[in-house]
Amino acid sequence: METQKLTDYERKRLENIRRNDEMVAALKLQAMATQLSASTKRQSNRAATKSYKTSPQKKPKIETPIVMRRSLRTRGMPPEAKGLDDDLVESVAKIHKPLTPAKPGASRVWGPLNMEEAYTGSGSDRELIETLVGIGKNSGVDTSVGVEFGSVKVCKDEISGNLVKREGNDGGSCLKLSSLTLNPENIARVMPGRIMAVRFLPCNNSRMIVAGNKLGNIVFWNLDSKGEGEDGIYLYHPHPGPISGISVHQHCLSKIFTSCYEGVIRLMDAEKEVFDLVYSCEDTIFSLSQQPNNANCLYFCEGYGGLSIFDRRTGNCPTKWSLHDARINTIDFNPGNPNIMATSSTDGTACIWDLRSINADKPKALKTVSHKRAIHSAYFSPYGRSLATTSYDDNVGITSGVNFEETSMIHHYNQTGRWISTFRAIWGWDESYVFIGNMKRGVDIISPVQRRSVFTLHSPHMSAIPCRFDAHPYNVGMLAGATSGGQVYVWTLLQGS
DNA sequence: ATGATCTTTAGCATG
DNA sequence: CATGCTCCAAGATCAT
Repeated sequence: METQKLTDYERKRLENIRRNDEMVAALKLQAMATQLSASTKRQSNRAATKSYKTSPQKKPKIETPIVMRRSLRTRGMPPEAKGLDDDLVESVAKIHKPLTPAKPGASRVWGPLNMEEAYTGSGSDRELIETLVGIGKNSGVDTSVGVEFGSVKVCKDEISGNLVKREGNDGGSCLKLSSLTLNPENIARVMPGRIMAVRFLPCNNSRMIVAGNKLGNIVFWNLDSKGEGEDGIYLYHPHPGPISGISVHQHCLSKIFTSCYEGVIRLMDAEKEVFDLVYSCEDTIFSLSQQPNNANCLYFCEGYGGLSIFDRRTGNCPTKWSLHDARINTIDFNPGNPNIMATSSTDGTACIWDLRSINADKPKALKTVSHKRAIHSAYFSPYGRSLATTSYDDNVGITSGVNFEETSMIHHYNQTGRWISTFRAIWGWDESYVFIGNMKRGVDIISPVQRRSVFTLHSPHMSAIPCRFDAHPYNVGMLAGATSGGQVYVWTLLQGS
């Protein structure tokens, strides 16, 4: 039954892949073209917000295969005369030719991919690798597994101890919103295309950003790098398609997991200098997450509504649940209890689960939050008391109470359209505020207690809509926002406040 | 019910 | 500054 279904999916997909062989090969070219174009990267300095330089000759070569590919795959048929006419087909054929004899289908490397091979920059990435290895060493618990939940909690409290009030008093954060500033030197166009995920390395003495885009690139931006050559920006191309998730475990900083729509999860290991292949499947992987107390298990959405748990120690997926009727957009764990998991889905529901008591046949959620439209995120607050959901129905939902029994809906315009990545409200450094982009090139700061937007970050330096965010876990006030044009903005707390 | 097609939309490159 | 291209989101509408 289930397996039959799977084989159907697989067959269909394999067939598509076969038909798309040329396109896949062309994607290899994309990687190469990106490499080539990356040589121009150095021309744009960090503060330049206007253009990500790509050489004009290569541009069509990069773009064309994507168009073809999508068209074939989405419709399951050869390109029609309408938009994809002979010019394009020809150009693909031309590009395709020299590549085929060498390595057919080489764009999908089913094994470890050296960082060197994946690196698209022209300068050296040595500084980055050394930095990452150094950070990993400092974290000290690189190999440890199953860190007790208690330490997580302590850690969270420590984070907020300095600048943000510690407990109770949910409405009274010490974070001065008016002190959040966007300094031009903290703006960079770090990669081409649309950024789908952005993350700070969870390290208290570094300011390192990792981001992934729709083209399968992963970029590192070291804001502390005074490096002359590369501006602290290092671009890789480890995946053939959109990056759906980035996960860096707080106790395992030199190892970075990335997932991709093409059904692949890789682990970038700075010490081994590879993007290791961790997992691959024939279904789309829409989201990726890890429990805060376990660096060895990966939780990810596989296909439509499926949640898989992969254990690196055994190398297989002991668990596959069908939790939703449509794609799961986010997976998050309660910082106060890592057995409590929240999923958000395009099926219009966000669910809170207890991992210890999920019935594989009939999974029953502890709590279901319903929206009228697709839900794009569901994140627990830093102390795990509330859940923030963001939906296409133009609401940010705040669900709280001892059993998450109360939900209040706060209106927020979330019609991002097709070209902007969907909005996802994230929590700041305590339970006081939630941050979410708006369509007017600003960042709305919502107070769950006041049930309204209480502040909006604006800046003349923001030339695009920030749609994906991350808050630096150790650095209060440091907020990264990423755009659909490859830019990253990093707000910081004004000195002396 | 299920599937195919259409529409919306912002950012960036180009000339 | 106008125009064209992007083209794996999601809901609405139309078709089977």
